[in-house]
Amino acid sequence: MDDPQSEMPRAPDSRDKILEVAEGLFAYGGYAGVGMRQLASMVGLSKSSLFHHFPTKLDLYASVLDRVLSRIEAGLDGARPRTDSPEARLTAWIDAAVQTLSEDVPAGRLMMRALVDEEPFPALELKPGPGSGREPMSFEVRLARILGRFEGLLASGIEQGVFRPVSIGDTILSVIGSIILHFASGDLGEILIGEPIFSGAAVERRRRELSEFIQRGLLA
Amino acid sequence: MDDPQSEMPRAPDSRDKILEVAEGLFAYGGYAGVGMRQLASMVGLSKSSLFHHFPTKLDLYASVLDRVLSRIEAGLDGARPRTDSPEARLTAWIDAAVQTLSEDVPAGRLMMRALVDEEPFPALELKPGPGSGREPMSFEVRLARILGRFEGLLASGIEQGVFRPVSIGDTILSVIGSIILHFASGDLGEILIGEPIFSGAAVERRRRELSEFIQRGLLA
DNA sequence: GTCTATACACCGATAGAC
DNA sequence: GTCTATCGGTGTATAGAC
Repeated sequence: MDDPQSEMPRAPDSRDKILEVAEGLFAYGGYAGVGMRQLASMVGLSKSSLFHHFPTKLDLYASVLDRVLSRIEAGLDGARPRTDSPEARLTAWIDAAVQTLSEDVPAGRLMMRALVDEEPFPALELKPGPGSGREPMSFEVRLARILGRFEGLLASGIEQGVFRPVSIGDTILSVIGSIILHFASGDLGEILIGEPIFSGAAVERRRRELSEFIQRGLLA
Repeated sequence: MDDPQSEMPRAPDSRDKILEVAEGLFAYGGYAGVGMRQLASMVGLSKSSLFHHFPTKLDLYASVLDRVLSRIEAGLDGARPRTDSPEARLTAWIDAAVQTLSEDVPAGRLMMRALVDEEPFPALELKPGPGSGREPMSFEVRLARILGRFEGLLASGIEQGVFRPVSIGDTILSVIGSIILHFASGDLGEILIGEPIFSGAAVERRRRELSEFIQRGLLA
C-alpha cells in the first residue's frame, strides 16, 4: 500500500510477524478466544509493542482477515481455465479454491468463523449503499469481489443454459459451505475421512469429489 | 434422565431457563465470547446461582450442545420416507434437516461453531475406542449417532448402485457444510439471498434447492 | 520501535449467610 | 436455591523512559 515499488515480498518485519502469529491464533481460538498477552509472548514482543503496530485488537483482527482474503483472492484469480465455457470456469474455480485452502491451513477456519460471526464485525456489509452510514472495510471489499465474481460465473452459466436455473444466492452458500467446511473441520474432518485433511491424498481426492459433486449438482 | 415419568415437557425451571438463554448467547458469541455475568443478568439470576446449577462454564456449554443436538436428532428421526429407496430416504433426511434448522434459530450457528472449534472441546472424539483414555460426552455420542445414520444411508445407496461411488467421508462434509452454512450465515446469508434466511419463502426455496442440488450430485 | 509499569473492568470460581 | 462479598487472574489499553 505505502511501498511504491513493492512487488516482491519484503523481509518480514515485526508487523508481518504479528499478523502471521495472530492469524494462527485467531483461526484456532476465534476473536474472543485470543489474548494480546498470549499473542505477544508467542511473537516475542511485549504487549505494548503490539499496540504500537495496531491501535486496537479489532484493528489487528481486521488486518488478519484482509491478509487471508487477499491470499485467497490471488489464488482464485490465478486460475485460468483453458476455455471460457461455464463448466471449465467452474472447474477451474473449484480447483483453485481447494488448492488455495489446502496450502493455507488457517485460512479455512478463519473464513468460516468470519462468515458465521456477526461479532466482532457486523457481518460484512457487502453493498453498503449510499445511506448505510458506514464505509466498508478493506476485507469486506475483497470478500464482495470474490463473491461477485463467482456470482457472475453462475449467472452467465445459467444464461447460456449450461447450468440449471438455480437460485444464485442459495447456490453460493451451498458451494462455499461444502468447500470450506472440509478445511475448517479439523479433528472431526480427519475422523470422517480417515486421514489428515491437509495430506496430499486427501486434498487431491477432495478436489475430485467436490468437482464432480458440484458440477453434477449444477449442470442442466 | 432423573425424572422417571417424564415424557411431557415440564414447566421450565431455572436450569432450563439458563440453558435457553445460554444457547442464544453461545450461538451468537461463541464459548469465549460469553461471560457468566452477562448470562446471569439476562436470565435474572446472580452469577453464583449459575454455578449452583452447572459446576463450571464448560459443563454448561456441554449441556447446551447436548440440548441442541438432541432436538436435531429428534427432528431427523421424526422424518419417515414413504418408501425405503435411498433417494426417498435422502430427500426425507434433507427435508428434515432444513425443517429442523429453520425452526431452531440458534441451532445452525451453534452446530457450525462446534464443528469448527477444537477448543473448548477437543473436537468430538466420535469413536473413542478402547485406548483413548477419555469417555465420550453425551453430545459426542449424539453427534456420532446422527453422522453414523447418514453414513449408513449413503453406504446403502452406493451399494444398491443408486448413488455414485463417492467418498463417504468427503460427501458427509460436503452435505453438512452446504446445509448448515445457510442457517449459520446470518447477515451475509440475508444479503446473498435477498431476504431473511429464516423467512418462510427462503426456507421453502432452500429445501427445494438443496434437495435438487444434493440429489443430482449423488445419483449415479 | 521497544520496553516496564500501571490502570481498571471483567474473567471464572468459591465461601458462607439466609 | 438464591444471595452478597470476595478471590486471584486476565482482558484491553495507556503513560512514559530509553
